[in-house]
Order: sequence, then structure tokens, then C-alpha cells
Amino acid sequence: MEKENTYFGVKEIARRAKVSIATVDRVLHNRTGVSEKTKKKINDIIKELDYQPNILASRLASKKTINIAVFIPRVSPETDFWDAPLRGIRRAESEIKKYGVKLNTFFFDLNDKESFHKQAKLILDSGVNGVLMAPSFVEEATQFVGDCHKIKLPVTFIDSNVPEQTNITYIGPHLFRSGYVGAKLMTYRLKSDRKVLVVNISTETDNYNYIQIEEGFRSYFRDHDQANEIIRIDIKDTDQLSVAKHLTKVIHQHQEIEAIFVTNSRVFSVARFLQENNLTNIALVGYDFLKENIDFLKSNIIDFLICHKPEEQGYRGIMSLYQNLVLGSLVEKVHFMPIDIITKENEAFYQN
Amino acid sequence: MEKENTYFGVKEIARRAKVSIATVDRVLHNRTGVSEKTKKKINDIIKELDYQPNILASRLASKKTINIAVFIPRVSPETDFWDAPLRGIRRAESEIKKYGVKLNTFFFDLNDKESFHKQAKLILDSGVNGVLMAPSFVEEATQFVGDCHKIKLPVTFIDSNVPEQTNITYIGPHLFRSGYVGAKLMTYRLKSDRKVLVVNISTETDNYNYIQIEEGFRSYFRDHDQANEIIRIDIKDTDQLSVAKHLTKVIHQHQEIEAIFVTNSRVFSVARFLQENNLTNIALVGYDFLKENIDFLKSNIIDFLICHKPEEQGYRGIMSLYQNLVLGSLVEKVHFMPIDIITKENEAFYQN
DNA sequence: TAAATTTACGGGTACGTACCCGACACTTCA
DNA sequence: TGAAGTGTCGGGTACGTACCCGTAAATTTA
Repeated sequence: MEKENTYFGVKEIARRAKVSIATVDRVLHNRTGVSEKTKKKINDIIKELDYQPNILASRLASKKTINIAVFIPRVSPETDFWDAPLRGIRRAESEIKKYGVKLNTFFFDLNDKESFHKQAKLILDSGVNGVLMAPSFVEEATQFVGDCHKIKLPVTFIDSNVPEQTNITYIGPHLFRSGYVGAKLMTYRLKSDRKVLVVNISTETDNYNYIQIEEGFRSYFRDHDQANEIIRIDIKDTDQLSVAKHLTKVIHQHQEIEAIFVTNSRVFSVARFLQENNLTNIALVGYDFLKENIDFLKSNIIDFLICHKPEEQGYRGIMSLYQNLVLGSLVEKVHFMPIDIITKENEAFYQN
Repeated sequence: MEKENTYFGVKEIARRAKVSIATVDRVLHNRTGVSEKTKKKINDIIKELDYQPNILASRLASKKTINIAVFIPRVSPETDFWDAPLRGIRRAESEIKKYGVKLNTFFFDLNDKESFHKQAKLILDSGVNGVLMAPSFVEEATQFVGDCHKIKLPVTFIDSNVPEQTNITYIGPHLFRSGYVGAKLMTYRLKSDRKVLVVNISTETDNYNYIQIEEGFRSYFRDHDQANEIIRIDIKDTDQLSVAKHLTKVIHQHQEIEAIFVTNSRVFSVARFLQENNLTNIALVGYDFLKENIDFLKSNIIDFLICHKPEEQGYRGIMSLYQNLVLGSLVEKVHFMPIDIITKENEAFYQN
């Protein structure tokens, strides 16, 4: 049961180079105070032995804290969706803070790109060791990731993905399939070939995840030769009044709408509109386990909710970064969350 | 940047109990040599402080090796499928052996349940700390897991799952969906409403994963109102001669078979049969990136192969156990592998 | 050329836990 | 009554790395 002694550490390197452990350490962390000659000698031995530091010992001895930036939207009075990931993040924090991991939260406002920029700059200047973020603003996030890449800062996305990003990890739903599932659920309620409305309520119209979801949604209809015409609207002002205004208009224009698919958690505002206007015969499918949404689910205004375990996304996101940082690479590029279906019948048992 | 000093370790416990660290340690590992009185006092303080050991330090100081049993089928001359997971397992081993993890391999013979029993007994007696296994024999695996559960031995399944097992982790495909995908691929080649044959070549007929796959397969046909009749055969003797005999018979009985779905990696033996009997107009879909399968894929005998990244399953399986054992719980109950589709066109780029 | 810096390096302690090696008191038995 | 055992505990070192502090040598400066 003895541990294999085939492992070479700093001690062995020091012995071979005929220097002290401290000097080897200086080279390893390229600190000053080592002559070029001994530096080269030590580096050669490091390469020869293919030295891999013992990260357990390293973390134990280090007084430095690992700092992880959490970069997600602020929980707003409009929608408290981001409360769930934050809970998971806090849970992860309490589990690993004893190993010297500290989280710094940077919230941005979904209605204000400038707040994203500001916080992004703060993060880059704060000297953190990793970032967990929601790439809600696609373009801005892409640029931010680029900046992180330059200084070798690992980044993990949750909630939605921006493909073709190098060096990032994604933990969240397969957005296309999620939309596909949404369409399938919708067909359970479709009784005719009348129109289907896709509603995107967001200040960001070009948001990549909504596009992916909608593509999945449309794909289902194509794949299954559903004859329903799919129309879509973007509602850029997220308050209830604007939503009502837009919906009133579109429903007047297209009298034959028999079902609505909302691409995010703001389905409750559509539900509220339908309720207030007595349009309860329109099927409604949307996203996320919010209290308001559940209420409308219970009262049959919303037919289905899709949910991607947001709390677990937060928890896993932090844990993934922690493992990445503490245990070395182990890089898992993508981890898809389940696409859970919530109905009136099973909502009581749902685990976020 | 200072580490939070809110953490209480053995030192603090010792101070409060007015004993030495060694005595606290004795209590923590319930070794002998502590009076009932001090034991109780120390245990009370442990509970009060909600002491969580620093696993990093613990692993570093411990001279004990973590032993993980690898319990998978032997690579047989018939099919070298299990070579891939083994490669991933070896890769994981080389990455973590420096942290005192040792793997003990126990191979069983897929044609011999007795070999499974024998090795299972060996594992239980070997005093390992965790088990990575393929539950190829469902009933036997279930019983084995029960035994492991009694002695609190964590178990991880790869390749296929046995649901409703407590305390195990599964890393592998969503079998039902995999069969569903198989059916969808099949429809690309179906030109009429003639019969579809499902072939299960295995010494184990009641193998849970084949049943799951087949259910997924049939579900697709049901969901999409495909009129094709699905017939199935079990071939319990896996040699080429037996396969040929069974196929000859079933093809005579059902003259209208236009497609065959093989539920595991032994699709090559069906391909060989089709080739030798010039039945190349029959569509063929099966599993796994084996050299023989790829050859038949290239020569158009096999139309599609489905693959679940077996190497990665092995790698992740070990890593999951390692993290579970070293970093504490972090238990991830299920991790589904992607359901990859391999065709003649993309096989050259496939990453196992 | 002596003093003041700077450069280059080693000694040694700490991180939190594991565990060996005793020490001391107390009991048992011849 | 003394020796041998048993139960209970503490001191101290080790794991592999990080990093503080001190010092001798080399270099610069006066």
C-alpha cells in the first residue's frame, strides 16, 4: 500500500541542480534573484523530469487566495431568474472557501450595456484568477472573453453559450434542442393549423441564445411538417405596458394565433396579458421556474415551462472553475444541462 | 488577499479540548487509545464547530494510497470495444497517480458470468476505496452494488446504466435517446413501409441497456407513425457462424426486411453476413467506432454508426471517482455522454 | 580601497493532517 | 514488592510547496 516513489518534486530538482529548494522555487515562479546560468540549468532539469507540481501541496502552502469573479445580471424587480444561479454559486462558495477560494461578484444590468462594460473593466483590473459569467450581451461578452484570453484568464459561461469561443467552458442547456422541445410541447396543445407566435422579450434582439432557441423551435415544425405559420415579434421594452401594447397589436394583425412561445423567463408578462384580456384559449409555453410563472402554470394560463436547473448551473460553474484552477486542467469544454419540463402536475416536485 | 482565518482545524479542536492534536486525530479516525470521556468531549467540539477536514492536507500527509478497482469486460478477440474505455482509464491514471491513486484492474469475460462473480468477490476482499464498473450483467451488477453499498464503497457505472440504484454515479449515454437517434438515422434509408429488424447479439438477453435502446428505437417509430413492422431477434452465440445462421433464418421468414438495427458494437458481424450474401440493399445501423465497423462503413455496408465516446467515459469515470474520493462528495449522479453519429464522411475526424 | 548596494542563494518555518515513538500512570501477576 | 503489561496521551516529524529572512559574494560608488 506504499505510495509509488517514482514522483520527482522540487527536492529532486534541487538535488540534481546542486541548489536549494528555494532557488528552484524562484525559477518555477519566475521570480527574480537567480542568475541566468543556474536558471537555465534548473529549467533544463525541470523539462527533463517533466516536472508537474503537486497542486495539493501547492494550494496548502500558498497563502494566496484564488479569486473567482462572478459576472452575471443583477436580480431585478422585473425578474428574479438570476437568483437561482446565485444560490448555487453561494452554495459552492461555502463548500470551497476553506480551500482559499474567494468569489467576487460583479453584477450588470440587463437593460444597460454600459454597466456590463464598466464591470468588465473592473474585473480585468481586479486580478482575479477565473471568471464565471453569463454572456447575455453577445458582442460585448465575446470581446471580454478575448481580453481574458490574452491574460490567460479561464472563463466559464452559464445559461447561454457563444460558440466558437476558444478556451472557455460552457455549462448550460443545449439551446437548439431546448427550443425543439418547446415546439414539441406546443404541439400537444395545437388543435389546428393556425398561427404560432414566438415572442422574444429582451433588450437584446441579437442575443445568440434566443436565436438558437428559436431555430430549434422552427426546426421541429419543419421536421414534422407542421403547417402552422410561425410569426415572431421582438419586444425590447420589458415592462408590462410595452408587452401588452405589442401583444395587442400583433393579435389584431394576426387573428388566428392559437399558441405563443416565449423564449425566456418573461413568459409571466405574456400570461398576465392573456389573463387580463381573457385570451385563455391561447396555448402558452415559456421558460423557468419563477414564482410568477408557477402561479400562471397553476391557473392554467401557462401550459408548460422549460427549465435548465439554473441553481445547479451556478454551482457547477464555480466547481468547474475551482477544479480547473486547483486540480489542474481537467478541462471539460461543454456540459449540457437537462431540459426539464414542468407542468401543473409536477411543479411541486421540481428541483432547481 | 489574505486567506480567511475563519476556518477551524484540528489545532483549534485540540486547543479547546485541552488535548494534543494527536488525540484529536485518534478520535477523528476512531482509532484506539482515547478514553471515553475525552472522546466524547472532542466529538462534541467537532460537532459544535462543524469540523470539515482539509482534504488537500489530508491527502498530502497520508501515506495511504487510494485504490480504485476497474471492473470491466476483458478486451476479447471477438470485439475490442473495451479497449477504448481502458485507454481513457489509463490516461486518467497517469494524470492522478502522483496524488496517490492506484488502479487495480479486474476483467471479466462477457461470455462467462462466473468470471464476473469471481472477480466481484476479489474486489470486495481487496479493500479498494472505489469501483468503476460496467454493469454488463444486470442482475449480478445489482447484487454487487448492494454489497458495495453495505461497506460504503462508491461505485461508478460506465457504458450502461441500471436505474434505481442508490449511491452510484453513471457516466454514459442516455440509452433510450440513443435508440431514438438510431431509429431516426434509419428512416433516412427507409424507402418503403417494409420490415425493420432489430438484432441483439449478446450472451445476455435481458441486458438492461439493450432493452432501453430498443425501447427508444421503437418509440421513434411510434412517435412518427412509421408504418414499418419491427421484428427482433436475439443471438446468444456471438460467433460469426451463429450470427449467419440466425440471420439466414430470419431473412427467409421475413422476406421484406429493408433495414437492420444492431443494438451494440457487433454490427460488423451482421455487415459481414450481408456482404457475403450480397444483401447490400439492406440498410444497416449499429454502434461504436471499431476498426471493423469503420471498414464496413467505408464500403457502404454499414450506413451509420452511433458512438458514445467510450474513451472519454473511462477517463471521466476515473476522474469522477477521484474527485469524489479526494475532494469530498461533489457527487454527480448522472453524466450523459453525447450521442455521436458517424458516417463515411466524418469518420476520419471522429474523436473517441 | 573601503563602504554601500545589489545579486544570488540557502536555511528554515509554515500550511493542516497523519502517524510514529515514546512517556507516564495505573493495573496485574508472580 | 517488583516486573511486566495496558491504557491514555503528547511531542515531533513528515507530506511537497511557498516564501520570509539572513548572508556571503559580486558589483557599484565614493
